[in-house]
Amino acid sequence: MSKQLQQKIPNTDPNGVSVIQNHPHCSSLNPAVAAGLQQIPQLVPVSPRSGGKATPPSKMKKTMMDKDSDEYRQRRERNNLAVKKSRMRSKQKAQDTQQRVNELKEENERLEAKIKLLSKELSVLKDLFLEHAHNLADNVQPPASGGGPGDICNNGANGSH
Amino acid sequence: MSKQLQQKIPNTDPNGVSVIQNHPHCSSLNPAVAAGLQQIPQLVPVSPRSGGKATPPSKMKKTMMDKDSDEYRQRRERNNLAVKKSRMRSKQKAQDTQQRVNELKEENERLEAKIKLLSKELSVLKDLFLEHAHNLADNVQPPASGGGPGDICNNGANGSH
DNA sequence: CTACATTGCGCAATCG
DNA sequence: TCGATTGCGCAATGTA
Repeated sequence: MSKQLQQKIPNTDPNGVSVIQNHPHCSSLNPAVAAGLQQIPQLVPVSPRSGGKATPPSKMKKTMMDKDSDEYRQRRERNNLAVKKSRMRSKQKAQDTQQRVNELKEENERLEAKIKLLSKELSVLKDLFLEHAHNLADNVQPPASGGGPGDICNNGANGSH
Repeated sequence: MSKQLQQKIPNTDPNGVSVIQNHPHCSSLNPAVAAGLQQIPQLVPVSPRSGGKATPPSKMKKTMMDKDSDEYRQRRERNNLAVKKSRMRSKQKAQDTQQRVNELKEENERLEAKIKLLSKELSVLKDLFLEHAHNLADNVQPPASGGGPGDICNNGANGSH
């Protein structure tokens, strides 16, 4: 899950034994045949079309698509390309998503830290308030000189609650 | 991405025209042959092994692996299954990751909201302090006792930084 | 070496 | 008509 080194020259196989399902000469490759469902030989109606080009799927698809056709080969190649591209993008996206997760996690931690900090600050201030209130209540005459004020300023640090 | 309904009975194809590359009868399917790199016919040395089982890749792989072999077919089937499983898990994982992103995004918003709230609270308290300090200062008692306490307590103020 | 897991790739069906 | 997606099978390779 993170190793990816493979380099092949498209269309060529390292072994020579490629996966290429080209079998252009394998006349009968349809399982239907094997199943005994023979029906149509390799007769191609040329294509009832205006342009003498080549019409792959015009009416009867399920028959055979002449694999020998240049048309066919070309379309296959184009599709293979598209597939490759699509898959690359797909993987890229997955990767990006994963990274997004990491980023969000980081940011989350940062935010939580900040919250912690703010909470502490708040807590300190509140304590200060309470203390002050007590002082006022306890004696009308604050620490004229009795080193009182100092305490009040005892902010954070121990901040204990 | 979000549509996914397809049900097939494994091993069977809706069209009957399957992708199944079974061509058990396509004797020559090796591109090497087409390339003129012929070398070994379809002679299977049976397997120079003790157990008369069936040794798929024992020494000469690049030759042909008789597709007719039951061995082969069985292994293929098992692999196909494994592949399917692996891919399912892969997709599942991707989906989970995506969801994780959403969850994290939500939490992030929550945290930010909280931060905003805390900040506001802090700000209010600080203002209160300042006000109080002013009162003390403006008022009558500046001497020994008064004077500083208020200001002094004004610690970091914005604290940021 | 065997069994399963991953991965790149090509094919065909289908979608847009 | 044509590129983009998707499910599927094959074979090479990785891993246990």
